[in-house]
Parts: sequence; structure tokens; C-alpha cells
Amino acid sequence: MNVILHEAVRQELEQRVESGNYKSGTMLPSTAALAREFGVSAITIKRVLRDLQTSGVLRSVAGLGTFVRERRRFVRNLDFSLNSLDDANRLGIPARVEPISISREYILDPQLAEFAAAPKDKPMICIRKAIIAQAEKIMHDTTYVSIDLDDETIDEFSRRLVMEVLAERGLEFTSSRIMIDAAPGPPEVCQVFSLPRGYPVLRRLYKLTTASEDQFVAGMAQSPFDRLACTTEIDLAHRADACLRQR
Amino acid sequence: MNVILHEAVRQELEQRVESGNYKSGTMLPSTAALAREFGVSAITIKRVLRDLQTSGVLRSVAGLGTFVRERRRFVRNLDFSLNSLDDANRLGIPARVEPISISREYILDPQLAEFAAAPKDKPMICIRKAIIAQAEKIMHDTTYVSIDLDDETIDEFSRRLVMEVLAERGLEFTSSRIMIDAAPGPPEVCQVFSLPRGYPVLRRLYKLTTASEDQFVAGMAQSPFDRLACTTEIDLAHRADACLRQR
DNA sequence: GAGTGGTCTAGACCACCCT
DNA sequence: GGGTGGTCTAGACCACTCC
Repeated sequence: MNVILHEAVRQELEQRVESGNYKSGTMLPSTAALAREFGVSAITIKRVLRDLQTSGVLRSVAGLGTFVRERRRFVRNLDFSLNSLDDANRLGIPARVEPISISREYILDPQLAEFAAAPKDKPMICIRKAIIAQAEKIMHDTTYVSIDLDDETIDEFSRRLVMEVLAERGLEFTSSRIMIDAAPGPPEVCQVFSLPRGYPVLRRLYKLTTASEDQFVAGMAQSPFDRLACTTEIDLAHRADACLRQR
Repeated sequence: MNVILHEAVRQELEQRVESGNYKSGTMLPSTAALAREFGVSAITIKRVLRDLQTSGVLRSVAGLGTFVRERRRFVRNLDFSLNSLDDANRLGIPARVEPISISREYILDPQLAEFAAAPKDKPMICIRKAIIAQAEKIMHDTTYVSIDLDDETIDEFSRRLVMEVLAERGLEFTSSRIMIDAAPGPPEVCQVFSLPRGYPVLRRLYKLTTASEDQFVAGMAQSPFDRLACTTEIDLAHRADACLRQR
């Protein structure tokens, strides 16, 4: 037993969720009831519940209650790129896009800006959207495009995947450089997923290469940690030398 | 300006860190001083400071003060596997291993257990260690090995990388299946890195394949989100079909 | 001993949801 | 109206670090 009160309560609640005592999706007793049960103050309970929200165990709705968060995670193979929503649907996973915004701006995220080495001479087309699979939001995507396009094409971005639309317009993508990291969810993303600030998020920064040097397509896909994971395979028999560098 | 007090204070403090007003590594004013400055209660300030710790912006040491967290991140290319500490040293990055524990146990983490499909007939050798690069802990690794080995070999695990030791003993690894995801840092990991619970962590689950079916080597590497990122490249010209599946 | 952050408490008000 | 979580406050005690 831990000496720290909120830690002890936390472990007990986590255990109840894990053991199925509190079942997935169901409502927990109210903070007042828990405070009585554990013999601690209501504010200590509130702190624990808040901590368990940022760990993805619980989910609270003001005025409604606190619930056990449902886990449903998708796994995406990095080697195969998902290029169209039709592909997903063909695989039996109903997927669609929910547009958030289309605007002209520069890359805000400093990590993405450095990774993609974006042109700084003029603002790019910035498409933000949420990707939904099986009625569940699983991804928040921000794509930056610096190519002259007609309004009709830009309009199409809000209904389908950017790569899909551009490929139809004749753009040939040769390769994609990817950086995968984790991060505390930024405000925009947490809002879309109804998550508390700082919720761990899996990010995939990507920079596409086309035949032409001046066609710039890059972006960042962000998913709550319990909604998406990535897989890949490495051939060790013909491996190259080590590669670890700073920054 | 936001109506929520702690959110407004948070944004102001974040801005001061970003603008360099509070410089990296330096100490912030005390909670009492900040409470006076913002005209809010001390407990509100404490909440904000705690939130900014889980977002990786600040770092507090009880009895010492609150500091701006220094960011130093390594980037690891997935296609090239880092097989020995000598490799890293040759690249000009002084790296070493700090053993945490060697024991015999079953895989605890449910996600890793499912991913690796571990044999359940007997407990495996479990090696836990921290990997340090440039005097900074950047990785927490847990490796499970189910191979009969002499004590001398097992002893060697605490000084060098598991793959390195096994390769010298004649094991030939053909490929590595990898799953990358994010997660709130578990207690063991947060303790090693002196991080608050729930700090976003980048995880890499790996399962190695050897010539023999019954040689089981798998594990999980976890890094604080601001210490490590992974890169890779995808060939889009010869891409296979889409691959997105649930769980 | 003085200063720091970490923990815990009691009590209050608000916005929200459901009936 | 009665229940819920979210916010904010004042005040207290402790463990820790540094001088």
C-alpha cells in the first residue's frame, strides 16, 4: 500500500477497471460517493479522476458522469499506404472524412516546419480534417500543399483524401519520408476528439516526393494513443549500418 | 483571453517559455510569487504548473524549484538497426547501458503479450535497462528472451545490448516485426526518467525472427516523447494495397 | 531556518444534463 | 430540481534542499 493517498486511490480504481469490476463504457459512482467510500475528501477524488482521464482510463462529461473509456484501436501498416477511402471500405472498414477547415497559412508546428523544410515565399493551402473509421474518429490530419490548383480541386479536398485527389489530377508520388513520434495532444486536436489537454497522441509527420521539385506536399497526422498504432517489418539480414543522430 | 483562469495562466506561462522570456533550464518564480503576480490563488498556480509538467514544458523538483525543461531529442532511423553501442560511439554519440534488472517472468504488458505471442509454458529471461546517449537517458528497454543460455551470457546482458550479445553467440536474426505507438508512461518508466505519471511516451514493440522457430526474442522500448523520434521512408511507386485493420 | 514544491482538506459556485 | 463534473479559493502540514 502506498503512503500517498491519491496514488492509492488511483491504483484501486485502475484495478477495478482492469478486473472488470467497473465495466467498459459504464458509469462510475459520483465523486461524492467515491469520497465517502474511500474516506477521503472530494477534491482528492477529483484529482484522481482527472489523472485517470489523461491516462485514457476514464472519460468524464460535465453534468453527466464519469465513465470507463472504451478502447478500440486500429493498426496501420506503414509499408502499405492507405490512399483512398474506397480502399478502406473495400476492406470492410467504413471510413469517411470530416472536413475541419481549408485555409492559406504557413506551417505553425515548429517540428513539422523543420522536418518538411517548407517554402517560405508564400502561404500554402492548409487542409485540416478528421478521419473516421467505424463511426469513431481515429485521426486528425493537417496537410500543407504548395501547388497551383483550381478552386474545384481545392473544394474536393474537403470530401476525400488529399493524396487521392492529387493522384487523380495526374500527380505522381514517388516516395514519402516519415517521422513518427509521440506528443501531448495540442488544443485543436484534443478538442476534435473530446480529450483532455495533454492526452498522449501518436504523430506521423510526412513529406511526399513527386517528380517535380517544386510540388510541395507535407503534413501531420495525429491520433489518440488508444485509437491507432503503426506496424512495419525490418529486414535484418541485409541491414545497413547504424543510424542515430541528434535532433 | 480565455474565461477559464488556469487556462489563461497556462497560456501566458507557455508563451513566456516559447518566447524565451523564461529560458531553457532556468528556474521559474515560486508558486507564491506567481500567485501574487497573476492575482490568483496558489493552488491554481500549482495546478497549472502540474499540467505543464505532464506536457513536458516544465520540470519541478520538490524543495528546489520549477524549471523550464530542456529539449534534446534524438532521431532514429527505423530502417537501420542500432545493433551495438560501439556503432553509436563510432558515430560520435557516446552511448552506454544502465542495467535495471534481470529476472525470470512472463510478459506483463497485455499489448506486448498479444503482439509478440509469447510462449506460455515457462517464464522467460527478462532484461530491463536504460539506454543513455550523451549523458541523457533516452530509452527504457524491456527484452524477453526464451532461449537456454549459460549464466555468463545472461550476465553479459547487463552490460551490452541483448541483440549484440546474442549475435556474438551465433544467433542469426533475419527480420524484426515492429509496432509503434504512444502511451502514457507507466510507473516504472516514469520513475527511471524522473517524469510525472502519464507523461507521453513513444513505444516500439519488437519481435525478432531467427532461423529457428523456438528462439523467442521480443521486447518493448519506451522513450519520453521529447527524447526520441523515429524516421523511415516509404516507396510509393511500388506500393502494395492498403492495409488497415482493427486491433 | 527559510524557501521550495507536494499533498490533503473543507467549502463554495457554476454550467451542464436529465427528468 | 436534483444530480453531475469543473473551477476556484483559503489554509494547513509535510519533505526536501540549500545556506
